[in-house]
Amino acid sequence: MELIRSENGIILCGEEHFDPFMSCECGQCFRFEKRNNDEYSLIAHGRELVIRRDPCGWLFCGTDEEEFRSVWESYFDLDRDYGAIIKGFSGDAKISEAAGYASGIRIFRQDAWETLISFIISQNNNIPRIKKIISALCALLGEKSESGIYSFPTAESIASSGIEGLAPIRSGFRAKYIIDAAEKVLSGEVELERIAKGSYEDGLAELKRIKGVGDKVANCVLLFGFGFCNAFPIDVWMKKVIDRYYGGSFDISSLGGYAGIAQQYLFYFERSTSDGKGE
DNA sequence: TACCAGGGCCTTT
DNA sequence: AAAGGCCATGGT
Repeated sequence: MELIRSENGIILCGEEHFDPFMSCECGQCFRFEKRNNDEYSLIAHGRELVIRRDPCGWLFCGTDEEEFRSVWESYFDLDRDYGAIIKGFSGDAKISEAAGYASGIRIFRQDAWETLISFIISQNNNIPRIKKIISALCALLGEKSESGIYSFPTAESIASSGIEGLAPIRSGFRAKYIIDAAEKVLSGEVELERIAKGSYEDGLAELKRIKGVGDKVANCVLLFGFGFCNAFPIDVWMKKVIDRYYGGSFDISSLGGYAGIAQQYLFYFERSTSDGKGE
């Protein structure tokens, strides 16, 4: 990985398995905006990062090498050898095909609390609306920074707003689930720090104690918010993949603990190539 | 095991 | 312009 200083920020060159735009569009995060084909803005760590496509690689505007090394390198999971992981999938032709198509995806190391609420909001919902509701939630209950960015609201602020306080974000039937998550995290009944240190199985069981959190949402939170790379969320798209290419059942045990990364490749590949139609 | 729960995006008419 | 399908689901 090579970092080059530029007048606008810092340029990352020669990173084969990294496309931040593809990584945003693969459905793992929701606080981003596509400005045009060559520019995205992304909110994470309480700040806005503008990313531009560059002839050499990717330009991260308004940041320097020190901030990039200490904040963004780990956020974008740049320390992990995705090339080696993809090689490990070589025994599975479908995953290898999907990985070839979607090899720019990296799993962002997102905040666990934000990921939990975001994927509760995602249930039975479409991505433009998920983004809108999260944005409204941050504007309603987050704190505005000097640069005008709203933080993701704390469990305390959501719990104290109450279900009627959430009405303006128009999250529908999910509001009661958001409140339940906030109350359980606030009281310590569900402890995110404990999940981070514990096993995948314990984390799954703990997250599912929250109303509105089932297998699918819990696995998304474990994968995207806690970095459990073996978490394997199965949604309508993955059901389709499993039915169509794997005869209705799927065994993750041969994926070397990286089932979640394989899932991202399959999910993105299927969504991008199927057009939503039958075959 | 069906069916229901906000709401709005998006495609089709 | 209006209609209807659909949506990174889970509870009952």
